[in-house]
Amino acid sequence: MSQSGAEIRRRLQDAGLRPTRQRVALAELLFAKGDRHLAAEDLHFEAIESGVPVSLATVYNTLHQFTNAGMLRILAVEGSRTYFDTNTSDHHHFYIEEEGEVVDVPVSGLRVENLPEPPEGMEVANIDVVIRLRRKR
Amino acid sequence: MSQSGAEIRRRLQDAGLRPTRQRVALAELLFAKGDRHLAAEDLHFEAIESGVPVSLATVYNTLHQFTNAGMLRILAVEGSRTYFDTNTSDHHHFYIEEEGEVVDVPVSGLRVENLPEPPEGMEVANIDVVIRLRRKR
DNA sequence: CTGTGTGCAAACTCTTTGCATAAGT
DNA sequence: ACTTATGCAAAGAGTTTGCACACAG
Repeated sequence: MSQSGAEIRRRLQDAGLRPTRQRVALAELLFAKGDRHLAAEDLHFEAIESGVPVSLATVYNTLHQFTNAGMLRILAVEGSRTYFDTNTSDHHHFYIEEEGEVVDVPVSGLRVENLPEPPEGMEVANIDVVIRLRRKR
Repeated sequence: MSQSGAEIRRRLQDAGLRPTRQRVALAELLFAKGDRHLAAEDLHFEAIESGVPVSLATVYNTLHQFTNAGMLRILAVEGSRTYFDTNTSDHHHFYIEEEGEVVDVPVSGLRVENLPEPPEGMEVANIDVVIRLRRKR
């Protein structure tokens, strides 16, 4: 799932985004390691850590640009933090409240059956299943 | 599903919450009209509107107390706002992004099949299915 | 009376925005 | 050069907290 710099630059251009230093660097962090779920702050931290001095505001802007371009999906899992998911295809999540951690549900399993009709004039945009976990006592 | 004042007072006491003016009033607003999904601000507005001068802080406190008492559930649907759901039993939701509106999925239908094993030492707390809707084009 | 609840305003967290500077094509 | 992106700091939204006063038991 990892992508070369050139590939990333092309992807950005196809999305109408100029491949700036920051965007390329952030895209590399996001897409180099397979599926990831992270908050803006997490990515900001990683960027700084790996020597790319982006501002947090730019990380937010960039994440939203990527989301609009269909490269990311927003994950509504918890009230305060917004998580971004690098896997834009249909899949579902475990959420561990104590650690604020999101884990993919293995695709093999879970299926949503017997989907009801949406109300008049509406269509399904997507379905999010969040399985909240707690530590066994 | 509507409840008398006395019934509400008893429910609060059973939960270890003193049935104060504000708590009784808020509980009546919450539970008088069947299943509801609302944000703290919505409830605050309704309270003021119906002549109960609670502060927003008290609404938040009260909503969390009710949640801890199992009378409400928190609904993770969208990044910014926290929705509280008066229906604490297992059921799922439509979410209409444009209007920030949450609607119950008729219980009859949808079922989640083939639930995968949670990771080691974890158990399922609950499952939230959010069906995001958009207007048909 | 005693202790818990409430209101207010201030603090906090996460996120967005405005504007001058910097970088991409 | 011309245009779009970035950084910073400040503003915004939603939520939480601390402390003095009010109320329930």
